[in-house]
Amino acid sequence: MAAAGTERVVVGLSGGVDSAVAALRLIEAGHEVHGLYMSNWDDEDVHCSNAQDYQDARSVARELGIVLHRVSFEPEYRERVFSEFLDEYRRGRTPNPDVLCNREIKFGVCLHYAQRLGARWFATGHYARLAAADDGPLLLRGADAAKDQSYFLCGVERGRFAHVLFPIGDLAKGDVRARARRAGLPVFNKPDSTGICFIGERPFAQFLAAYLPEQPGPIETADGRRLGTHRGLHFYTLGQRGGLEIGGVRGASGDPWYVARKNTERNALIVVAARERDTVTAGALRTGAMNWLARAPTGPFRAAVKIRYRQPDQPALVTPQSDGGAHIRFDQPQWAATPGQTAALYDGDRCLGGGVIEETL
RNA sequence: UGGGGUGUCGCCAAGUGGUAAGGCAGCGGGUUUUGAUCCCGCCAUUCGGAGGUUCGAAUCCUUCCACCCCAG
Repeated sequence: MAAAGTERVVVGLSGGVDSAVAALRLIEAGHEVHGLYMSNWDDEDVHCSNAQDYQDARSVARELGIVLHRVSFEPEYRERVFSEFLDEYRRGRTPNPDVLCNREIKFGVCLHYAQRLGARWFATGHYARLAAADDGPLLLRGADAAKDQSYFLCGVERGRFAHVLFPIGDLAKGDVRARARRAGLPVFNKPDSTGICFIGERPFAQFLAAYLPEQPGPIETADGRRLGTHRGLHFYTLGQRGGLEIGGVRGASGDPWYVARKNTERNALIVVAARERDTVTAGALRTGAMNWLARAPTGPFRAAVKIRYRQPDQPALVTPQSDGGAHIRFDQPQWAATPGQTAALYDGDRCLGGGVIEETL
């Protein structure tokens, strides 16, 4: 946590335990704290859970004795996050809406909204840490390695972090719950939320099917053997196993099958058996414009690269490109590096930035 | 409608007289602020149908049915 004092802080209260403890710690540090409950999506399927989350946020605010503001960024979310999310799927890629949401909504329009509420700082319950350096804020992994969320934050414009606090970034999840319980916060035992932020937990393919058309085509092995029929390339992601509905294949190994790549020209989904996964790895990849959270590099450098949330970092050589993107060559070839997903770069605990994977090489 | 072969869970597939392996898929749950991956659990009283032999059959016999292959 950076500067303390009695400055006003607006903390995003989601109704969960993490943001509640974030608010608690800000109060303990002597800040003037306001809560802000934001909703970015509302339809029949999430209406009830939204209502419950709002009630939980209210309970937390009441218990802490702070003001709770409420705001909806539904139009902004649809325009800046959801539309791109769908466009990416239409292109056969696999976007990460939460990385986008953090950049555009939470640390974009919401941060500005907090500032209009008179806040010097905007705080959230993310498991990540911030530190100061001569050239600007540094984003660090959360202290709880199992909960670290810096990956989702690597797309946020660096300057935004100058106005941000992550009050629980130095805590372990268990500690957060213990503090919530001690403080009498009603959400101390509320289950962790998962699923796409704001869209929530629901059958994903079913959700997508409401927005994207069915476009059936063949499921094939690399050598052209047809094993089944897919519902549309956009309903699958590289590395996926479930949902292929490929049963036993005569003469095959009996291994499960995984999505290896997509052939958009032929609308074919190419799959590979488990034991042959290393035949479709990528030694390198190219990203779109990088969002640097460090001084923009001028030449190649080594970094640890995470190409999917909750996947171990992989050592690699990163070479900045003239178009603002990066060329990343892994020491070990990677399985299922997926266009649309984000590659986050690290140097130890420090997140150096991130970019969207454009293609594997 | 001649000869040969095959028929075991949605799929692949063990089992050749002793009371239905396993894998895949699927479903349920766990892990997880993406979609995945991963982990755990469930999943054929029944072996194409009908008879028969036997203490006992998916395994032997008879017959019917289906499909496949080779023949003219």
